[in-house]
Amino acid sequence: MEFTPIDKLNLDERIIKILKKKGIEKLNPVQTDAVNSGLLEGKRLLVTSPTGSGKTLIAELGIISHLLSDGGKAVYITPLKALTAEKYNELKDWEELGFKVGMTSGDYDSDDAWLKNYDIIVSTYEKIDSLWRHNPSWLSEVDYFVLDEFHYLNDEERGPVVESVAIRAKRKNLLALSATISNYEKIANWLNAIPVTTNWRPVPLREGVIVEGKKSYQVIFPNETIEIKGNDPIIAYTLYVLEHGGQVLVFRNSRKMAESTAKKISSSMGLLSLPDKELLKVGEEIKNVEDAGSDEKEELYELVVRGVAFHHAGLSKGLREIIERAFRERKIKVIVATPTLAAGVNLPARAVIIGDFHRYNRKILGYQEEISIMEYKQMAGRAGRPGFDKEGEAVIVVRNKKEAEKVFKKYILSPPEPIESRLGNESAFYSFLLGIISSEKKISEDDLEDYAMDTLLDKDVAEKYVKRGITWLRDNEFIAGDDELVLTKFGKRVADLYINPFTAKVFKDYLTKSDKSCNIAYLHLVAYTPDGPTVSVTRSELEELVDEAPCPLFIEEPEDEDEFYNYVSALKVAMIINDWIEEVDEDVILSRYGIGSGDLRSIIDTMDWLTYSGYNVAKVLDLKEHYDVLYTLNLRVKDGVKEELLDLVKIQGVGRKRARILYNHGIKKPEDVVMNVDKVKSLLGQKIGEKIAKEAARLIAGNA
DNA sequence: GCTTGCAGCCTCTAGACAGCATGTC
DNA sequence: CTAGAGGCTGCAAGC
Repeated sequence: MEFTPIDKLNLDERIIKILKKKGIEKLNPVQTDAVNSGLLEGKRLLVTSPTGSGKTLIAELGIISHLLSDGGKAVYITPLKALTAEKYNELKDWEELGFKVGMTSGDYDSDDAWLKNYDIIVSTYEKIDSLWRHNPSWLSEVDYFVLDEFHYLNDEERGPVVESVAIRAKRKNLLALSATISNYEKIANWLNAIPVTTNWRPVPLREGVIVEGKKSYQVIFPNETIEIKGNDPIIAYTLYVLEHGGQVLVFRNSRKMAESTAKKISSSMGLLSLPDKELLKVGEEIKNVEDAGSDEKEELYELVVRGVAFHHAGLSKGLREIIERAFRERKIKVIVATPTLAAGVNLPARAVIIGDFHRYNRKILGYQEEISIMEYKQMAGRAGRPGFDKEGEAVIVVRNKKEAEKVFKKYILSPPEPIESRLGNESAFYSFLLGIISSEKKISEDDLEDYAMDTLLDKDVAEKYVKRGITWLRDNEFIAGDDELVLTKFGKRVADLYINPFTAKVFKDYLTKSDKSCNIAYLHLVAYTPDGPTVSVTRSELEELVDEAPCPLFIEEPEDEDEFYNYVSALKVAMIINDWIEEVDEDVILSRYGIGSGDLRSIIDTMDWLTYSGYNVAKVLDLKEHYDVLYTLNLRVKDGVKEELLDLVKIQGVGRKRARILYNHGIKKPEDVVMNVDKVKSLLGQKIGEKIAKEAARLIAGNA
């Protein structure tokens, strides 16, 4: 455990200058280890260490010393868009050396985004995987890959993409960063990298359990037991930490419980929760957020002015950001969250309370599984704010002494489980093959098999999947050719759209054999694909929904119970989106379907992408009868409008609400806006009216 | 006859990635 | 296959 002053390292002067500017005088033990293992000489490393141990700086040093000595380009890959933005901002500091930093992810591209102009590009795994399929020329200039949060390899859904990207990065140079994993030697070996592993944390972490004792609760740490009074372990411990001046992050396993725990805490806080000026300001911000539903704003407001908040993916992005910032600024004292906050941007607290170590598993009815050690470590790792807390505390709530012992042994004393390949299923593996063929343009079966042998799968499993995959892709007309495999036009389109081949097959099979139908039928088909959004359907909705389908659907009602549920869930998505494009008020949609604004947003985004994809698949298959419907549908889904507003929403700054106002007052096209600027101003306000008139003029000029 | 209390049954359950077009010597 | 909270119903005791 040693710290190394940066002057003692063999660092380029320019690097030292910037480090000092960032306020970094010495490297911490993890960073020192990485440097001693050859980081600056371009050695391939797999660094595994706890969250918050300063891995980002390792990546920065790796990238910069690589660019300084070898030129070329570097890519920094993260699993989350939020992390991509965060790393982008940190890497910006290095632009002083003359390197340009850009970023690209699904919803954001660097403003003057032509990526070939950048030296360092920050992105997500999926986006890089997708880019590889298009194979832009600049991508071949990239010879240094940082694979951040590499333990996502173990994630059932996202893992296959991480692995695909790693397989290609392996053929160049890479630096992989991961949370602590137990089989790091095996993974390092696979990556052909040197393992660097430590448990060092900037703020020490104390892990324990909370058990109900005779008259009070006991918080048991390895060498100390604290007695606290109260009726509820979470509330009691939260109050205890608050009284000692710390902030608390509580994790619950459902949104409902996150909300009710937040309420209970706030009503037990007494004098600890007097609203102050700062909190009232945060409250005002919440009231004024534009992207949220009114119910969720109201509920959150009541809590936030008392210094408490709940946080989950049902909340709008704007709302979540306000809460996170206010917590970081130490205004909000307690956040009760679902696992959203376990990964993602750094949001530490003095104490973390893990309220549940079980989680409902939707695949197996009535079965509640224990969360993985890795997940526990991610949550516990949020404890301890550098600079504020001497020590972080993480406690798990258990019911009795027997459970306490078990939990202590499993979560606190054991290393996280090993990570392993998630490519071992048809859907993931066939996508992987499709992606490789797409970027290679043409490839022999032997070479394709070489790629498969590069996966983390056992050789015989990989071999089985290549053989089956090639046959399947050929049978379904994604690929053609004998000596050299190439993508068909259909296959290439599917690869570029980045949809799952099974999604494409659903489009192809049903659209080919069916006649035109109504919007709901198309939306249902789109939602029913494996890439479609999933929503939960309550029992009462289930009966209603089936009767409600207004026209013949493309998919017949499945016999199988699970499939039937998917069928109904897709129908619910279709109804939601149908309301959206019929301009039903957002608050009405939210309460009608029991979803949050964050849910609605993500359903819309996914359906936008998939209606676009459906249109393109229909187009490439020349299914004339269907593609015009899907085309219009996609435009309407994007903005949530009826067809008559499509001209207006093309104007930058005009969404479904403004477009409707304008239209109802006789302004129906961009030209009308330009001709009636005064009227537009009186309808939408001076400032906005003016801006929109300008945009409308620009739009017309652009079209001409 | 109406209210209140409570046992027991029923219902429900986390998160978040991807297309496109974009600019210009 | 290893759950638990909250809502709802219906029955019985209490007034």
